[in-house]
Amino acid sequence: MPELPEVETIRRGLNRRVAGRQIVGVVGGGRVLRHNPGGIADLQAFLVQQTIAPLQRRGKFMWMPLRGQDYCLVIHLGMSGQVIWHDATVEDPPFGRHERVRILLDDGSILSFNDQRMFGALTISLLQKDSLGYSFPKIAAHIGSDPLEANFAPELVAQKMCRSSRRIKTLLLDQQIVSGIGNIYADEALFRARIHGLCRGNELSSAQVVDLLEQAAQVMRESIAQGGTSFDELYVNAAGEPGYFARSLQAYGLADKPCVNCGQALQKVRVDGRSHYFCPTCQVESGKI
DNA sequence: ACCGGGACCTGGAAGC
DNA sequence: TGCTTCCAGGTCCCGG
Repeated sequence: MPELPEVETIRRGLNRRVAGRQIVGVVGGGRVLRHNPGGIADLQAFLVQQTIAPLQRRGKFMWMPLRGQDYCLVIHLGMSGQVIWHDATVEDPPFGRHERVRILLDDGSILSFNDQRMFGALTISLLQKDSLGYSFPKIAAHIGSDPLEANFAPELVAQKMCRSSRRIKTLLLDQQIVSGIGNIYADEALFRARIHGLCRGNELSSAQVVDLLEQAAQVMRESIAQGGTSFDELYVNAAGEPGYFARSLQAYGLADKPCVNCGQALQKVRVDGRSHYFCPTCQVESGKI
């Protein structure tokens, strides 16, 4: 489900509601805590009585720093994770079908982590500084910067991609090279840049890949402005509401629909195991129009 | 070091 | 109707 725009939408919604609040309890458990050696006891030990600092994000990773501490709670939503904030009520609502962990706050409100498929994770991690002095969770240190970061360097990323024999779509999805892009925004960026996902990195010019990365940044900015992409109930924001960017998609999920540029029917193929939607006229496989 | 494929999960939709 | 198969917004680990 969630790619950069969806994670960013959730982060913004959470910050309005929970930054500055104190954590008074943590309950739940299961597979989403698999990276914590002590399970729920770790979260309780590290979170209870701490004060929430503004949440941060890089790519699809989001983390909650605690005021004055050198560790944080890393939140990764996987395919189906949700973080939903519930206002204070007289009685706590019953656990939902896919609710895994619940964080109780000092004003009686609740942060609830839901995950149907359990690819998501909540993990306590140390914070460490990168070469520029920015603080990142240790467990997310391996991912590359994302296209909406101020210090994102498209030329460097393009250089790396142009040296590879892998499919350009697979390179876009490689979080170590550039983070935040998932299957939806990869297809939208390739469509806008008129590059077929089956092209090899080393078949493309640096200028083409720099443009592709700018298209990715642009489509994700537009999506954030619409609250992200919802196809179903799997993606909702911190208030439990859907996003509206699905109506603006021009490629993803639109097999047999006419291309907005040329009218040709869009097609669907597999690229390294993921579906890829493309226009057979506008996006040529060799990368040379 | 790089690259591709399978594994990890649940549940909804499509096919027989 | 009911069973089976396929598919899904993401990552991680393995063998070649």
